[in-house]
Amino acid sequence: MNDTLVKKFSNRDLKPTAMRILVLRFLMEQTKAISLSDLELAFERADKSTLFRTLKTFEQSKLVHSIEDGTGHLKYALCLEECNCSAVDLHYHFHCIKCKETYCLTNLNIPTIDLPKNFEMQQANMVVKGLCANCNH
Amino acid sequence: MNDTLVKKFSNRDLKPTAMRILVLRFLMEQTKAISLSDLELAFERADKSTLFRTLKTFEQSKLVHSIEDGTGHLKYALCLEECNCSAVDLHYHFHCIKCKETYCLTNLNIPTIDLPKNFEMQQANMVVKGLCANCNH
DNA sequence: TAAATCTTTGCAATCCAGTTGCAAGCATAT
DNA sequence: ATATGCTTGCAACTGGATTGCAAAGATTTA
Repeated sequence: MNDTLVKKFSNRDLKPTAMRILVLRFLMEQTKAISLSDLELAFERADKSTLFRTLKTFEQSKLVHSIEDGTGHLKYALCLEECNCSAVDLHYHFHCIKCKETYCLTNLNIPTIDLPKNFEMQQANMVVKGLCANCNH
Repeated sequence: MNDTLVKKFSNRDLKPTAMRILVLRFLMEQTKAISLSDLELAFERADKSTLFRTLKTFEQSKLVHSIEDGTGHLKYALCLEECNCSAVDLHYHFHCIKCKETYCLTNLNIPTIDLPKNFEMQQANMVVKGLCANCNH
């Protein structure tokens, strides 16, 4: 197990079980957000519920965040190292309506949004939809 | 059937069937986005699939737009009269994590978002989450 | 007016992602 | 080594979304 992985687990106070190591490594290889079924395909030997719970554990520990991109399937992507999943850590996501892939736009934080009186923002799910570079010819 | 209703249907080239009139009227009474199950509760006599298809028809005709607020249930809300459901018509939504209600923030359009090269925005699903005024004490 | 056609509705069934209960396996602490 | 607790796998369930099909209703055509 390499150093980056070890660090990610210890940073978040998570025990690095075999399954978690595999899943985290897989997540680190992705450039896109993945769904539970993507994970099932990648790990045919592992049980769906285990993968599900692994993702949920990661989410709770703020190792990953989930995105509702409108496909009906939740997708997950690695958080940045310092991420605390609070409002300031939020970024936009992009969902390609052609290839159905979902990308984190981590370079751009979401602005302060002018809410009605006494409304308080804590989280956000921001998904821009359209065509990604690959599909946009 | 009142004038506003008639106009909404004719604007969108939709036949005003009994069911559609009831559903549209119901939607117009709402201050919040509603889910299919909300609609089922409101119209116990009507069949789920009919309500479902009515919503889908309305959505296609741009009479309503759908919102994924993160509850797992799609919600629907009336579009503004001139809405074309294109990028310029998009607005934020607010989902209260306590009372689970979802509001359209129609007073605020979403800004232009700086996308990676060759990415093209067409739609968006923007949901701010937190506490609404009622739940925020 | 009747027949043919198209649309809408209701019922029943299906799909499938997400989720849970339970028991077995594994790791850690006593 | 024994007890305790977390993790995993299996199987089953849940519930929203969706579809096929036939009946009912509306519209057009002859």
